[in-house]
Amino acid sequence: MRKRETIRRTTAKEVAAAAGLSKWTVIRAFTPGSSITEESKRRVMEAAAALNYSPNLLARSLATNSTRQVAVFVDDFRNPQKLPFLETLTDRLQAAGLVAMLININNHFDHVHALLHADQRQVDAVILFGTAFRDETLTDRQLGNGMPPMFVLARDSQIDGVPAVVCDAELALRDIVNHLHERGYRRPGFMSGATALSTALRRRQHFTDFWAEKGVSEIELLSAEKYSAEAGAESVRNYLSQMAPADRIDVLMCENDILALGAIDEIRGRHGLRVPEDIAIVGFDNYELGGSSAYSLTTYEQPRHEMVEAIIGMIVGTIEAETVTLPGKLIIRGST
Amino acid sequence: MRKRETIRRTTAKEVAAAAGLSKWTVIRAFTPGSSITEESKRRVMEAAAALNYSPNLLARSLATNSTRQVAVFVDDFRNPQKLPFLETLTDRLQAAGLVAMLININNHFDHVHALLHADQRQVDAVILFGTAFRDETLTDRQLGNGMPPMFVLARDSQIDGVPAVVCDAELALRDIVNHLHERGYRRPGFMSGATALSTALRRRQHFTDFWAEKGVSEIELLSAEKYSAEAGAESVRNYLSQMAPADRIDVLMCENDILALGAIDEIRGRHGLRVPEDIAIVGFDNYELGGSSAYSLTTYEQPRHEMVEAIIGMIVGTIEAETVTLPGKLIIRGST
DNA sequence: TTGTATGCGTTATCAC
DNA sequence: GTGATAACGCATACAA
Repeated sequence: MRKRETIRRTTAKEVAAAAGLSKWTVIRAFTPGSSITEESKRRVMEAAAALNYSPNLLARSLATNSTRQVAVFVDDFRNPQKLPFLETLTDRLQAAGLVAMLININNHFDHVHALLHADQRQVDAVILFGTAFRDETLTDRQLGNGMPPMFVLARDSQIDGVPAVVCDAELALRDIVNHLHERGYRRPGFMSGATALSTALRRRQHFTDFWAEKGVSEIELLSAEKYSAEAGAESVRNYLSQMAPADRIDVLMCENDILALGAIDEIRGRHGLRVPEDIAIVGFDNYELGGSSAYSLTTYEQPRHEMVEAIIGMIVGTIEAETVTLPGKLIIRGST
Repeated sequence: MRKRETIRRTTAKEVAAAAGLSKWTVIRAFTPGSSITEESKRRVMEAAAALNYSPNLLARSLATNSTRQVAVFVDDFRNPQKLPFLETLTDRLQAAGLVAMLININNHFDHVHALLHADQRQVDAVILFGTAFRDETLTDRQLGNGMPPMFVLARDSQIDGVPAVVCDAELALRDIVNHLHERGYRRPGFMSGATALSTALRRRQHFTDFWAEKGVSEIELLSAEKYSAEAGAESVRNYLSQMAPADRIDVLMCENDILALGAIDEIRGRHGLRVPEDIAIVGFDNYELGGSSAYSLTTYEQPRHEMVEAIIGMIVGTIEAETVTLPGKLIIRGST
């Protein structure tokens, strides 16, 4: 690793010497709201500009005990939804004077490892983005003793005392089921991707419950092996091949848009059926491609900006750090 | 911002006191390869474990003048290709003991701002991922004086002395054109998304050149307003509406897969034409959905892992920091 | 308003 | 092998 010593930055001390003042006066010039003469400040800024000086944030962090860095844990880069979320998240963090450390949680680098590392780096907070610890992985000791405050984004928190920001799944599924019921669908199916996830289970449960309220107690359950278009297509293929046309579902809700797109392709392509006339499709997440005229996928959009603002509010302390549930938006298009 | 002083970490000094040794001995216990007795090390580690101690990387960075942090600049979160790249990049950085600071370059936070900020944070390097400065934005002064070393990933470098890692566009387009020519296509078109980008211009130029070598000098040029499926569809729609069937192109190369997917939908859906029989389609980037049976898009895959390894090699100094051009892979599917 | 001393937690260097 | 001194660059508290 090429060290930076070869290209030393100028320090406050050097600026002070150039300006004929003490280094503390230089510090003051760069500290908003501190008491300093206009004249001194001008002289400092002049010398600073000449020497190309700017404060060393590393040293500042060490002295203030605050790095203004936030670790963001991500463990599923397959979900395209991560990208717009990362865009919003980094943008709002930056607006708040914070910066994101992107941590990839995978086989080489697990949650505990990452948390310990983030702690060593003195981050001000950790965002578990779509990720959660299993309860067992962390001892109370590790959680209690000096770990940075943690927040869960877009996923239920599994740990007591760790707040989360989530999209209101109950409201979402209620809106969806109401919409489908109004359109006259009565034989619903639900395709899940990875049933181990609590968010996934929850969506399915709400879907089932609200249909039950409508008097529909039988929900066809499909499952895809993973969250990919191919897996969604395969799941539908299996289902259609073993089901007589008369007994088929008339609407399929997929756990996310990727599965839904795969399902639509399969239904139209290989089976020559129509969407929504033969089978209607609903997705989740409002992934961009679903909005194109070819798919026109009815879906549900998570309130990305509000979720991000909420979690940042928690981090900077303007919002009480308790779990926040925010309403999203049903987006009705041609697939239903 | 909640400071961390409330939850103070234990320091080497405290461990030293508990172990009855000096703090320097504690440091040695945590420094691989330093000379220390087995006995001392054992005592230190015992005390450290009891007090839950781990070294403060912030202080270490200040002392060693190396943060082992790398700033990654991203300015286009619309391109889904960013996500798998980010996955690979973070994974390999972490494997090298580095960590990524994800910086969102946008209207609120431009390149210069970001570079100055990264410099203040003392990052060991800056990766311009798919991004480039315009030549004018940086003065020689800013570039020369103590800025962290910069590297461009997946884009041509615009600045002298800033190395880049790119996919070999010449090879890619040669392979593509050869393939299309072999298949018998003779009336090629090229759809570009944002012609301002140098990478984009380059692809188009190579496409034109290689067709010229085959004796085909006329290339139909379509342009989409942005890199979205909708824009790709619209571009094709305009083209088809103003072109007599007999004069149509027989193959369309799109600058990336998103445009290509939109084009396919439009060609099949609204115009009832077949792919590849009426018009063949080629994309670029091997975006996941293109591989699904519905699209079966012929495309070109950038050598993601090799590119990432190369740029990390440059950063840690195992590879000479000169621009590296790596060969990708043509992926032939049903759309041609 | 300005200058001084001290601390943040580590590493590098030298003496023992 | 171990302890001590200095240094990294800035912030805080206090004195002038």
